[in-house]
Amino acid sequence: MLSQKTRYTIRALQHLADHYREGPIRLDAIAEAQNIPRKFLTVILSEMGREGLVVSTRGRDGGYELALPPVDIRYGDIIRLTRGSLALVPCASRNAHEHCQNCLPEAECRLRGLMLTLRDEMAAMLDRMSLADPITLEPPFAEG
Amino acid sequence: MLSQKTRYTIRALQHLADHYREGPIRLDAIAEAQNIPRKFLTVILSEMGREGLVVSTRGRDGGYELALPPVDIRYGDIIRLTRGSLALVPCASRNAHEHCQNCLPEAECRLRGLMLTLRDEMAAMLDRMSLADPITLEPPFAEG
DNA sequence: CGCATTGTCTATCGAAACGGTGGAGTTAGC
DNA sequence: GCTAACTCCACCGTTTCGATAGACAATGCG
Repeated sequence: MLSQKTRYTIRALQHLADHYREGPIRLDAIAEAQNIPRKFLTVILSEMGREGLVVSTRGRDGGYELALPPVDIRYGDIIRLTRGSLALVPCASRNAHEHCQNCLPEAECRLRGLMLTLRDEMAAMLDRMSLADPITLEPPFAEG
Repeated sequence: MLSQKTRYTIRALQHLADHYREGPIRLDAIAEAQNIPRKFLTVILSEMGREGLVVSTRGRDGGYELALPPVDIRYGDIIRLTRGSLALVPCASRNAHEHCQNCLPEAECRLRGLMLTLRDEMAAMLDRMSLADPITLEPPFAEG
């Protein structure tokens, strides 16, 4: 599962992408439009500021805006930033590899092999999509 | 992330698949071979028993074995059982749908749209692979 | 029978993560 | 210098997680 924080982060960034080049967007505006607890959102946006995804302006008429064009912010990046990794197990991360506790040697762990393959597939999709892309709200579901 | 419990579950079932039709495998044998805390494994295997994936034999020479041929146990099934859902957000689950807290109306939530698509892609892979399939331990990584 | 072996069940526990908030401080415009 | 904004750090209550304890039940063997 994505943590609530990661979900808020993505929605907040989507909101900023929607208003790219409209000047600073106030925190309250984002919080209200996206239904995110105001105070929690300050934490999130500060963090995104530190990570270089958003820039903020203080004082009257201040707010937040994307530091990059939406097309340059890919969903994969956002998730890696907030969550550390795309992988579903620590040992299957390409960028933030960590050994699992109580596991087999990695070279012979089939769970890891499977999760590496899955990670790569997820990454292919998430790194293809950026904040500029339109999103299918209800993808067709073929029962399988 | 998959919980430690889900990971133990998958490795335990893989172990049973490896010894399919060899008679009951003792809990201790699984725990030792797979490096899983013995006591915790009892909880896991009992649960898998209740779910119908394994059958157990008590008493001397007892143990556990798969209730189905390995080919009929798909990774997607296991994850759905232990974790409730394949999706990365509750509202993007096909089988255990739940509304998210503090979200937008689902019909207009782009995060949900994206996560539905991702879920379907993950499901396609995880429901294709079963405990009988060989697994690539080190899939090649094409940096993207 | 009676003992050893092995699985079953329920309750519980400590630690960590999670979601969220308080409050003092800083910057900028008017 | 007042007010509207963002910044930062510390904290806090809950829930989840990983794991264990301990009493109980079934099976096989001699």
